[in-house]
Amino acid sequence: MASITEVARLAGVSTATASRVVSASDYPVSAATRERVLEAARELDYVPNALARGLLNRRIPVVGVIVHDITDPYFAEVVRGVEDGATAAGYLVITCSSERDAERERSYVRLLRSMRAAAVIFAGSGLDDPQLNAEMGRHLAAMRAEGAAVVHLSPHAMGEPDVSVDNAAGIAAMVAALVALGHRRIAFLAGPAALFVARARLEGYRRGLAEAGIAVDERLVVRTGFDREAGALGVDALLAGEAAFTAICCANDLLALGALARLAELGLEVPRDVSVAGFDDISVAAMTAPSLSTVRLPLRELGRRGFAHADRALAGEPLAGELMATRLVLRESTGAPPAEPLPASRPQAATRPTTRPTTPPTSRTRGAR
Amino acid sequence: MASITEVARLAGVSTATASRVVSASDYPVSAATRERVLEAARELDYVPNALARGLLNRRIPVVGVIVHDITDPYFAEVVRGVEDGATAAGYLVITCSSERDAERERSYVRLLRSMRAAAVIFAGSGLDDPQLNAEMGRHLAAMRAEGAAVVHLSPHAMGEPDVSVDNAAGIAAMVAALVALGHRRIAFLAGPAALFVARARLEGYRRGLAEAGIAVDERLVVRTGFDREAGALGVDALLAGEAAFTAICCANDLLALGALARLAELGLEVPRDVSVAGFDDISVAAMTAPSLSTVRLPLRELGRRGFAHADRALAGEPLAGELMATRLVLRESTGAPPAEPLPASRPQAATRPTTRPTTPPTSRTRGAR
DNA sequence: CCACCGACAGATAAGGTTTACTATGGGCCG
DNA sequence: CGGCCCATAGTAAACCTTATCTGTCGGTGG
Repeated sequence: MASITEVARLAGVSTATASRVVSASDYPVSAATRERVLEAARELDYVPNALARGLLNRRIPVVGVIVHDITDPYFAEVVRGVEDGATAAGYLVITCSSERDAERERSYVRLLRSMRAAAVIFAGSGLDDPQLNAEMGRHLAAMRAEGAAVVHLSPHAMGEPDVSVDNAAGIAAMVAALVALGHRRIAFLAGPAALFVARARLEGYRRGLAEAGIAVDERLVVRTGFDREAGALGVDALLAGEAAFTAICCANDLLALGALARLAELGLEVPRDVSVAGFDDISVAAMTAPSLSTVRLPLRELGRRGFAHADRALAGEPLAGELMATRLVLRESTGAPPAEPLPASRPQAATRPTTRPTTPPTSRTRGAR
Repeated sequence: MASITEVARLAGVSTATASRVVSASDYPVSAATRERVLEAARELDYVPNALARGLLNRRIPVVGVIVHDITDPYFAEVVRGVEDGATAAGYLVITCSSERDAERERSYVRLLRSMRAAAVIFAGSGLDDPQLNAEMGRHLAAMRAEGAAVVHLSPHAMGEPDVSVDNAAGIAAMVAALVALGHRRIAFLAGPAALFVARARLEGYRRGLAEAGIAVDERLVVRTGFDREAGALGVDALLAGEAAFTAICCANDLLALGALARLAELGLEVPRDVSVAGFDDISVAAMTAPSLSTVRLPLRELGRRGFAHADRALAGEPLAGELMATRLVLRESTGAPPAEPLPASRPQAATRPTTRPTTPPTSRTRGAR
C-alpha cells in the first residue's frame, strides 16, 4: 500500500509538498511540481490513509446513526435521509442497529467515540431507564466536550429532541378525523410505556379527545409493544375488556397492521365493524387490504435535517430545535362507526388460537356476534 | 480527551505498561500495577483511540456493506445478518447505500479503503458495465492485496459470488409449481438485463420451462426495472402483446407487488384471471390482498454467512463458495389457470392512465373483457 | 558462589499525515 | 546596488498506540 512518502520519493519532492498537492491545500505549489506529484500518485494508486488524517485532526469524517432496528422501514427511511445529507457533505454514514438492546447501544456509542466519529445521530426514541440514561448521558457529554455533535430525532431522557416530528399533533389530528367520522369511543394502542416517543403519542391522543370534548376512558388505552404481534395482542385485550369502542387508533403502523390481521382472523370487517388507524405511513400501509389510514411522517426529510443540524453544530453555528409537521392520510381502514360498538358479549372472541386455523376465516356477519 | 499518556502518568507507570493493561495484552503485569492503571483509566474516562490502533495494525475493525438501497427490505435483512455476525466478532458495520449510482459505489469503496476497513461485503448484484467494472476490479484487487477481505453475495462481473442463494433453482421451482397448477403459458418479468442477478433468475425461468418440456416464448419475457413501478409497466407490456399467458412469474417481489396493483386497477382478479408469483419473500408479501406466492430467501442467514466468509478470509483460512437453498411459499396469488388466457383482444386495456381514476376501479367480470 | 532465568517495567521506534517553522532564491523598491 | 518580501520547497514535530528491545531484580540450579 503506497504511502505519501513513496509518492513523494517517486515525484522527487518532500512529503510536505506531496501532501500539499494530494490534500488540495491552499499552500502554493508550482504547476510543474504539482503535476509530477499527481502523476506519481496515479502511478502508485495512492489512497490517503484516513486513519492517519483522523489521528491528526482528532476527528474522522464519519457520522453514526443509532437505530432500534434497521429492518424497520421507519428507520430505514431516516437513515436514508441522513445519508443524503452526509454523503453530499463528504461524510460516511455508519448505521448501528441496537436491536433494542441497551448494552449494544452503549457499546456502539463507545465504539463511535473511540474512532472519533464527528457526529452521532439517535434516530429512535430513548427508554425511561434512569441508570442506563445516566451512563449514556456521561458518554454523550464527553463526546460533546471532545467536539463531536450529538443529535436526537426523538424524545429522550435528556430532554427535547433536536429535530423531530410533531407526534402529539399528528395523533391528535387523527383522533379529530375519527371524531369527524362520527366516532366517540376511540381505543388507543399506546406502545411501550417506557418509550418516550410512545408517551408523546399517547399525549396526542389525550389532547385530541380533550379538544373534541370527549373524556378519556382509561380502559380503552392499552399498553403494548411496538410491533405487529403487539397489535394483535392489543386487539385481543380490547375485545376481552368491557369498554365499548368503534375505532382503534394505533401509536404506529406496525401495531395497526397487527390489529388488521387479527381482526380479519376473527372475522371482523374493517371499517364496517371497527375503524383502524395507524401512524408513520410506512410504505406497506398503502398495500394492505383494506389499505391503512395513517399519518405520514416526513422521515427522509427528518434524517436530512438531522444531519444538517449536526453539521451546523460541528461548524459552531447557533442551533435551534425543529419540529416538523405531519400529514393525515385517510385510506380504506377508517369509516363511519357501526351502529353497535365492539366488543360484543362473547368472551371467547378474545381467546387467541395458538396456531392459525387451517380453514380460511369465514366472513361472519355482524348479527353473528 | 484523555490519552494513554495521561492514564500512565496518573497511575505512575510508563505508557507501555498502561497500554498492556488497557489493551488486555498477555504481557505480564503485576496485579497491583494493573489495578492502579485501571483505576486511573476509570478516573479519566479513558477510551482508546481506534485510529491510532488502526494506524499501527494497518486495519480497523470495521466491515463495510455495500447495498443498492437501504430502504429495500431485501437489503435491510442482509445487513442485519451481517451485523449479527460482525457485532459478535467485535466489528462495526458501515452500511453504504449506493442508490444504484455507480459513482457513489466507487466513492464508498474508496472511502472504505482509505480507512483500512477489514472487509467489504457487496450485498447486491453487479451491473454489466465493462469500463466501470474494470476500475472497480482494480480497487478490489488492491484491497485484497492490502489484506482486506472482499465478499460478494450476488453474481457480479468478476465471476461467481462467494456466498449466495440459488437464484436459478428458486425460480425454476416456482415455474415447476405453476406448471403443476396447470399453467403452460407463463410470462416472466425479468428485471434489468444488465443486472447479473436478474440474469441468473431469467436463466432459472428458462431451466424451469425446459424441465417441464415447455418451449420459451420470448414474447412473454419482459425486460423491466426492479421496483413496483416496473411491475405495473410489465403487466401493461404483456397485455399489449399478442402472446397468451395465464401466469406472471416475477424476478422479485417488488415487481410482483406492482403487477398485483396494476391488475387490480384494471379489474382483473388474481388468481382467478391470472396467477402472479414473486421472488424474495420480503415481509410485505404476506400482507397484500391477495397475499403473494413467492420464494423465500434466507436473507439474514445470507448476511451472516457473508460475514463469516469474510472472517475466514481475514484469518487466512481456506475458502469455499456457498450456495444456499430457497423455499417455495405458495399463498393466494397463484391458482389454477383460467379457461381463457390473457390478453383478451382489447388493446386499450394496455394503455396506462397517467393519473389514477378518482372513482375506485369497478370490478369487471371476465365476460366483459 | 556464579550464571542464568523469569517476571516485570521502561524507553523508543514506527505507523502516515499535516503543519508550523525554516530555508533558498529571485525580483523589486529604495 | 543592497535589503526585503514573495513564491516555493524542505525539515521536523505532533497526533496516539503498541511492539520490540533493553534493563532490573529476586531467585534458582549447578
